[in-house]
Amino acid sequence: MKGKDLKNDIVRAAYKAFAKADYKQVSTNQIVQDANVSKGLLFHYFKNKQTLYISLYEMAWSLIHRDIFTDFPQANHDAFDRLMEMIVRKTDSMIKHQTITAFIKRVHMNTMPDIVKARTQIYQSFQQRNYKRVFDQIDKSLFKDDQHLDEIFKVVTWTFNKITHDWERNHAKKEPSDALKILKSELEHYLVFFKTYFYKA
Amino acid sequence: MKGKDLKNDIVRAAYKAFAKADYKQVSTNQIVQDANVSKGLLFHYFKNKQTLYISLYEMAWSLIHRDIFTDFPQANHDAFDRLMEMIVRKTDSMIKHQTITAFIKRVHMNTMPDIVKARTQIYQSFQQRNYKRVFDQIDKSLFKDDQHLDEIFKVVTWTFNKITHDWERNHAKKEPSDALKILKSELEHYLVFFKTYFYKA
Amino acid sequence: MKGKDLKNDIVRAAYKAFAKADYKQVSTNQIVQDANVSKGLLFHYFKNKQTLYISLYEMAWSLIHRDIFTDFPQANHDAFDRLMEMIVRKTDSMIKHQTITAFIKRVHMNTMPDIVKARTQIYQSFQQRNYKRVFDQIDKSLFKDDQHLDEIFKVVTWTFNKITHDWERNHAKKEPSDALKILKSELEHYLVFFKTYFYKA
Amino acid sequence: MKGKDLKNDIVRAAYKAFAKADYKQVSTNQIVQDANVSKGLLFHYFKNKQTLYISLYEMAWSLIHRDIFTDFPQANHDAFDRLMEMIVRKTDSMIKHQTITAFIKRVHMNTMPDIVKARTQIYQSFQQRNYKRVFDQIDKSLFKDDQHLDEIFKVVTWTFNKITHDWERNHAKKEPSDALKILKSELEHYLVFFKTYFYKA
DNA sequence: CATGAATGAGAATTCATTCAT
DNA sequence: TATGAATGAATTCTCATTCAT
Repeated sequence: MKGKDLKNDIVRAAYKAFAKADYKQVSTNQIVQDANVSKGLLFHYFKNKQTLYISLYEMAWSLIHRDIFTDFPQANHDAFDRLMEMIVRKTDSMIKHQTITAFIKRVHMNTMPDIVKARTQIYQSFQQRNYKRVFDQIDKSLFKDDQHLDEIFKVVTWTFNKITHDWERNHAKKEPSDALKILKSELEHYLVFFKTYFYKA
Repeated sequence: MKGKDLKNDIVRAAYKAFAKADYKQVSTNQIVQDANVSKGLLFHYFKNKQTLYISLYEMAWSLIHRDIFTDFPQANHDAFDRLMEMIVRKTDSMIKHQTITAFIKRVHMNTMPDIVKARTQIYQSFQQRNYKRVFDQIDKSLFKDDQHLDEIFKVVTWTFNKITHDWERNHAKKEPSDALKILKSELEHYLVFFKTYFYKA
Repeated sequence: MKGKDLKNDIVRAAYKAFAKADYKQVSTNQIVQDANVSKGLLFHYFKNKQTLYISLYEMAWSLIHRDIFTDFPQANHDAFDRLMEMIVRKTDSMIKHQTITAFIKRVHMNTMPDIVKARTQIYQSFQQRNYKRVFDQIDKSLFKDDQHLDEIFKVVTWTFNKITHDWERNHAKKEPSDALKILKSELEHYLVFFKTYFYKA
Repeated sequence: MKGKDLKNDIVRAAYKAFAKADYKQVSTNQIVQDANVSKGLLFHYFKNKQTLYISLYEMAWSLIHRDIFTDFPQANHDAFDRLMEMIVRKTDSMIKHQTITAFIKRVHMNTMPDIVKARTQIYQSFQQRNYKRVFDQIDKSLFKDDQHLDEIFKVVTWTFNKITHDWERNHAKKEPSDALKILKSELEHYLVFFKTYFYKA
């Protein structure tokens, strides 16, 4: 029970601290005290404060990624269905992990050059992996023609993201499961719309 | 001869520093060095770092307020015209003072309780003074009826603000004077629309 | 009314401040703010903080000295009577000027070498002038013999001082005029006693 | 090898400094320089300057307490003997630790509210523990009656303290061991006196 | 006399990071 | 792994004193 996983204790305490306050405001002292570990251990596991911060960010997206693609319905090869599924699962995951979501938001507000650089790289890599997996082995025969696939994927992705973003603003305070239903129905509406225009009759 | 206006030098250096980095990142040392004044002088004029920050924020809005209402066309008593004029002038002012605008944006991202409190108070007071002045002695006879004036003002204000906000996102990188023309024409469009519905024929 | 005597304002504010807190705790800023004068003026009248402090101390004893010897009954040439009168008047004066008394006590607790040196010199000079004046032209014929005058004066002085000291501790909280009556009667008791032993029958 | 006991070095240097000058006069810089440790170490062990000061005061009384009650003759259950023994040991301890004694005196002259509060609490707790231990399991059968025990203990305590206090004033400069003999004999005198009146024949 | 802007050394405190154990 | 003592540069803020006007 005691010497279980002190690294995890540090990570948990760090998420908590960095979710509540900005990078600079949080001192490593706070973290180790809250985690109930020694000062040295933090620097044993993480080279320095910045590395800790970046690692946390990376782990955050890893976690969400896992949430999205665990038991992801691979059987369905419909690109639009998959995209929507991905967004819904991602949103669901972020609702579940509130501290981590708050942390991610803070990381995205950070303006320190080194952190911006690292953050951008991680975020883009995460996005790429996401879309690669979503659009992997999709059924291209469903489309009217396969000349504008790239544009179509972009438009659909952007639209879905915009809807999610607006929904977030307006339904943040509602009961999670209800709110998620609303999001689903809103996305579904456009799903039908897109299929009408881009899929074969 | 020597003592030109060192307070101003401090203020300028502080705006510059606080526009580029967050409150915590900026050290008073940087500011006094850039301003080329002694350490003590900053604290002679401003009780402490926080007071400096808040004062800067207050002065920022004061400046913009002055820009808006200097030679403001008071002769025109049309509420919608005035509101649009105010927004255009405010936007113009913020385009002109880029450092100050960047600073304001950073202040609005700050999450430190004391600063949030002070910021909110200053911002609201600025908003109130603005709208009081815009809607002062307007010609109510232009309206179809004066029963829903409050609602009308709110809807129009919100719409104009939303348009400005979206425009900001999309035209930030364009040549300022061109961008402003676009904003004007977009607002004008809705201006006509609102007059059609809310004013007497 | 306005430009009356700013030096006095400084002095008053300084006494107030130095009576409430120790030398180091009191900042010249506090003093000038309370006195409502400029920073420079303090240093115009007093070379530096320490000089101010010492001057205040000197002025304090001057004031008490004046209180003691204004209308002092010079006609009475009895040494013991005069000594008692002096002590009663001094005590009375210190009761009247509470702030100054509190200030003096603080000066006496101060351990800074420079201040100790200056204080000691002033205090001793004040004591000397006091006793010189008290024992000036006294009637030596009243004594049994004039061989041990020095010892006698010392013993009487010490005794009276000790009584006053003890009385101070025990009657500090009583109504001043009542307390003073008690002191007088206690001193009187020893006055009679000393006369019995040291004066001719 | 290096890290012998730097905390102790800090404590020693701090006692030295705070014994020679008042709280405000002493800078943490002086202390760490004299102790030959880094600036940060002081604040590693003591939250801030005030905490250091208060801790030092507490440790001072702890030390004296230990001096008093190490090998304290518990076999003797005579209250008066014990009280006298306690006072002699306390005085002896304070003579031995001159720096600490000087420090304690300075703490007692300090007028800063926070320090006064902390000091009072520590001092009273120390006094209580002292008297509790001195009067623990005393032989009440020695007294003529046990109706006025409380008053008797108080009177005896006060008297002994007064004698010690006066002795301190008058014998401060003598050779310690000689001076202590004088104190002992003075206390012994009153010890006999009290026993005559309060103990059974 | 009177002002208050200007100085700069020095104060307490913070904190990421290192390292011997 | 795990500890926590140790570092020291950096930070905010204070304050007596000077000086041009």
